[in-house]
Amino acid sequence: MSWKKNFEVETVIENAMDVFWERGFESTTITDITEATGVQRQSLYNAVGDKRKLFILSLLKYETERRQSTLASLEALGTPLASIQAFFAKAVEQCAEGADKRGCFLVNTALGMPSEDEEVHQLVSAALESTRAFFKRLIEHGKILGEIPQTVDAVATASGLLAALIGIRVLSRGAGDQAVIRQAADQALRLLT
Amino acid sequence: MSWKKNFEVETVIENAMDVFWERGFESTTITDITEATGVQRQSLYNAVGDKRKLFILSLLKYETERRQSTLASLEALGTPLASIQAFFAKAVEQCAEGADKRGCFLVNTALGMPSEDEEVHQLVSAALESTRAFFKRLIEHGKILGEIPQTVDAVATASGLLAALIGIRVLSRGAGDQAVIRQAADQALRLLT
DNA sequence: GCGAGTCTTGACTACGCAGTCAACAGAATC
DNA sequence: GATTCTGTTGACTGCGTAGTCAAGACTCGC
Repeated sequence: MSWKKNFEVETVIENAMDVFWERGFESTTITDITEATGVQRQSLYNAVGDKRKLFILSLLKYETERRQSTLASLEALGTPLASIQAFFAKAVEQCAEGADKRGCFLVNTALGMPSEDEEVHQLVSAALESTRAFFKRLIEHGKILGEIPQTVDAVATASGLLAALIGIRVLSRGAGDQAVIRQAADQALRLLT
Repeated sequence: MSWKKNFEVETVIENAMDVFWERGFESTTITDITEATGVQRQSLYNAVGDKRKLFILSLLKYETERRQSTLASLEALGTPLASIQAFFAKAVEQCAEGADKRGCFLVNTALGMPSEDEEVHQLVSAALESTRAFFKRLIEHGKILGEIPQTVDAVATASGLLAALIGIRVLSRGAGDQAVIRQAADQALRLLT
């Protein structure tokens, strides 16, 4: 037969994700990715496919292994209110001094992709919608537990939290200082009182 | 001497702004701009300069003629609270059925530009900071007039409004449906109660 | 050890892009 | 009308890019 690949496809996608996340689709070249992964061009094309396919796989990997798993672990951690608080605390923390300043891959993509690409658009929209549903579910649960007031409208407040979160993610990409971001997170949580 | 240009530089920048706003810096080609403006390549280079310069001029034009003038006219329109409400109403309205879906040029740029460009970065940061200061000023004024409760922290709430606004702008770029955006705006205004 | 099949390597192709050049056109001054 | 200066025009250049090709390297079954 043949010999085996000397790289793991999952690792390649992981590394490609870092590059796309940092620089966006347009500004990333295949050469950037071969350098980041140590995998040759042709091997990349053989094993994965073209640039757009690699991008979509990166996006999917982020969606399932970062966003979904983060949400799940936060939800398992404590009460609904505590989960939401921890979620925003984490977002704030990620733009701390010396941190990545990468923001959120999905939010970056929401603005950075040409709107013609329907598949990417659907993927991003679905992820945002899922985050909104996450907020809604936790708020409803928190109301049942009595830690969130009955006067809070779960649906509307979930939308408010989503917008605030996206704003924080944009600001943490380098456009806002940390104090502003922390304040924005605090204010978002005020919606739950 | 010579003959005169058969186009206005300001008009060219206005048209270029539309293209950059819609497609971002990277995805816009000089040819896109010559087609949008009807001005030949060399005339463009003679009259304005290279692509980056044209982009910065577009950004400045947006900043002064759209953002600043919108803020000023809203502020002059009514009471502080009404101005803020009108501001968010306008943001919601801009993503109505059949509308542009362009979002905000500055917010788009905050995510779309490679972070290396210090001049663009400064420009965007300053504009966002100025919007935050606008909110802060109006909140303080509203508190003096008694239409905003004394319990509202002007500085922190201004940051909250800014993040919410940015989130709304991102969502209106096509990633969120209109109901979500309206709810997000309503929730942002709840911070003023 | 040999053949068959797969992965690797680096050169190659085609294309689109930003920016330039040089010839040309037209108006103002004399 | 000649000169001069400035805007216009379309072809051109050089470069970086995505994606391909074909020859070589290596492993495994026989």
